[in-house]
Amino acid sequence: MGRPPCCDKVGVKKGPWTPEEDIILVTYIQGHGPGNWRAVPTNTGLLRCNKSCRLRWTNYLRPGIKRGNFTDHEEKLIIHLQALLGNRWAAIASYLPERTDNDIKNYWNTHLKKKLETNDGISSSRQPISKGQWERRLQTDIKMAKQALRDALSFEKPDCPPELKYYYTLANSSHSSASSTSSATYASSTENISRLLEGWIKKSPAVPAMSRANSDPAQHSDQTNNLGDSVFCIESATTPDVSTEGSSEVQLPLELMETWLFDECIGGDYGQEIGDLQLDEF
DNA sequence: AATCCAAACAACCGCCTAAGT
DNA sequence: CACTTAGGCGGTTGTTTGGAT
Repeated sequence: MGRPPCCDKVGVKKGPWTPEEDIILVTYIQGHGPGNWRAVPTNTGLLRCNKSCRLRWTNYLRPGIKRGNFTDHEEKLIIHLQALLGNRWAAIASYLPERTDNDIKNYWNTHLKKKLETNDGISSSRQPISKGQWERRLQTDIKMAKQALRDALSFEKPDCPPELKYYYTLANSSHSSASSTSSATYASSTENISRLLEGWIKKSPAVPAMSRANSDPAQHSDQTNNLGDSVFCIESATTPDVSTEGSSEVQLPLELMETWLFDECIGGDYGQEIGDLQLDEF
């Protein structure tokens, strides 16, 4: 039968996005939320294929994305996750919520792959993974995903940090009544895009203030910087499906995950230890 | 200053899967 | 159950950028 093209090839613009297009897309998503990408080009007048719109949003315009140099910490995490999961960039990205799969993939292909090829210190120290070990790792991955999902669904717990509750509430309300609250949910996207488009636009588009946000523009940058503290929550608010992929929106499992990964090269039977002991305690 | 080349990264392409009809 | 479609994913390509000559 053959799959039809996702969009008409005629009249579809390709190549780099312009700031104007970015603003149109962000403005639209602020009002309607991400999703129904097929309708986006029609409703916005963008001469872009719906896939292109989605990719532009998820890889560049989406709130909470950290750009720029990868830290050593992130680098190590990627190396270990790649060894564990292979080229499943989306899965790897779920452990680094501030980074996109595309970003990680690019970084791997341009930096880490070569680094590992030339630096025997890392690659040769890793023993080949036996089938049994690999299966245990996979099981562990599934456990992690399940736990992350459970945690994400239990933000009502008394010990849940206020920040988590706030974003969880925000996420829920945006799903239940998109028209009234979506602007709040995507307010951070305006901050994001205003940073991205810095120098092109004098003022960021007017957006209703987030309930916790101070309207003082002088504090704008501080709020933007503080996003990093709650980025997991923002992610869950905008892309709730991510949690099913094993994203650790909750700090604790992520930290344990990192400990687990970094301890892996030191410990012997890593899979056994992690799968049977530590993670079972979650 | 001009040219070349490699690195970096944004974006595209095609395949796959889940959900809807 | 078969088919369609939207969305997600990984591989690849094209463009830009910066450094070397």
